[in-house]
Amino acid sequence: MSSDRTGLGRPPAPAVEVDDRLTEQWPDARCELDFTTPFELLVATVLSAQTTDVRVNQVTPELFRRWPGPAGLAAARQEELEQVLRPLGFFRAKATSLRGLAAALLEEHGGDVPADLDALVRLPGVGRKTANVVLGNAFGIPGITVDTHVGRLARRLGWSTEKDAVKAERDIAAVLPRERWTMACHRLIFHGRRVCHSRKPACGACVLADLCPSYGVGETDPEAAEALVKLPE
DNA sequence: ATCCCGAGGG
DNA sequence: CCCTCTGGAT
Repeated sequence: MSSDRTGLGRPPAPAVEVDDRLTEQWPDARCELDFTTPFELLVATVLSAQTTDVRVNQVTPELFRRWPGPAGLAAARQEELEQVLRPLGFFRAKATSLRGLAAALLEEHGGDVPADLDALVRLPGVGRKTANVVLGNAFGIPGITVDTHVGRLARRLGWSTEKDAVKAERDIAAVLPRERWTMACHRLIFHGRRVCHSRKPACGACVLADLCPSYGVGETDPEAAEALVKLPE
């Protein structure tokens, strides 16, 4: 049938209804990185790769106390920066990356964070995901952040079949109203972390079950109801 | 063992 | 497409 664009045997879940339900279930969904300026969010997001936001929030106060802006960070000593970033993992790469990012901000943007997707992505160490996080959460410009959760849920919901994040972003943009983009991604991430897990999703505890073309597909978590109770935060 | 809201390079 | 960079929590 033509409504089955998912290869899942059922039509895609209606995006606005999905977002409304997730809004109700996760009213506190938001950016969980602590920041006060676009610069701080940019740095925190770069640091968040393969680490929890909680851990990033544990190092950024010290980081921004020692190096409050791009000028200081660009001039930071590598070893000193590495020590502060050590708990995050990838600390050598992240220290190098931050210094390069700070230098590029100074040289190319006078120390300001550009409020523009293409300009952000051109900065070293800034990919599309980071750029969209900064746009959406520091500048209020709608952005779709396709991380591992958003990509997986978009595929399960039948919004996209793409593994490639840029293509998935295009597909999500086609079904979700622009003004919802930023917050809908936070909700999808919350839902992905708590219910729609990568392995054995808790379909039995999912408020989207009746809408989801992937409901019951593959192995699901039999203790779904309990899993929801002991979820973090 | 496996998982964390990734990016750059081969 | 794959691999690497890395540590801490569970």
